[in-house]
Amino acid sequence: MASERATHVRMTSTWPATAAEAIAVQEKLRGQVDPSDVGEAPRYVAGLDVAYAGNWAQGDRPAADRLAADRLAAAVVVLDWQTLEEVDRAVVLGETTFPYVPGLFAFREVPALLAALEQLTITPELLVCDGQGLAHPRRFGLACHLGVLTGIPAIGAAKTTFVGTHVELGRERGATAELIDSGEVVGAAVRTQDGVKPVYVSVGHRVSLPTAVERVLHLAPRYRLPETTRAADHLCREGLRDGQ
DNA sequence: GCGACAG
DNA sequence: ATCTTGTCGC
Repeated sequence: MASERATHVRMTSTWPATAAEAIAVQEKLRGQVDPSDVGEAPRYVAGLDVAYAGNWAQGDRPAADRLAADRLAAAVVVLDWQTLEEVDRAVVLGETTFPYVPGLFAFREVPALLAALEQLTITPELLVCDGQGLAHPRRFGLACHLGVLTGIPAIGAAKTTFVGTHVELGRERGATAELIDSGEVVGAAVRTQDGVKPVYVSVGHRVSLPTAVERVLHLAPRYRLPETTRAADHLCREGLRDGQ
């Protein structure tokens, strides 16, 4: 019970309160990102996602320096890399402590996701995040943030792009195209199923881009999104629905 | 200056 | 992210 309380205390004391402070945190931590492969193929892979109770359309929040207080449910689901069967799960209910600001998205979800990760019995060797990694204005998206803070290899698998453009890619599963921003390769557009819209993959921490793409394709054998993402999405919505 | 803008 | 019905396709 001590651990559950501790996470809530930490997210209110050490967390940035303004956009300027948050950007400073990103600038400070970005140098810690390791974009190379560390370790072998994972045995356990985690999918992470957050669901919100509020209804804040983009633009509804004028200032970044104002606290939002949406109810949320953060979920982490651990799957066996080989069978894609679930081996562990955790859900944490709470409130956001930061408004949604493009580029500062991680500050909305990281505290709750870290709390959920602490509830796990099995430690995952790869975090598949619902958002960008290096494909970010300051090269420090959610996947980089979670990777650096936990030390666990992480990748970003987003449904849409944030920064960067790419040429058209083949229509078949497995087709890819470099995501380029300001002349830099920041990620890849990946077709995970024939004819579906691509998934945007980028490095989070301790995993190279080619490996990140391989991981996503392995985790998405049947649907557009990785099974990890799908499982976490289902779990956080369920947690929000019948949570306290 | 004017839009665009992960979830 | 969230609000939302039926509907086309495998």
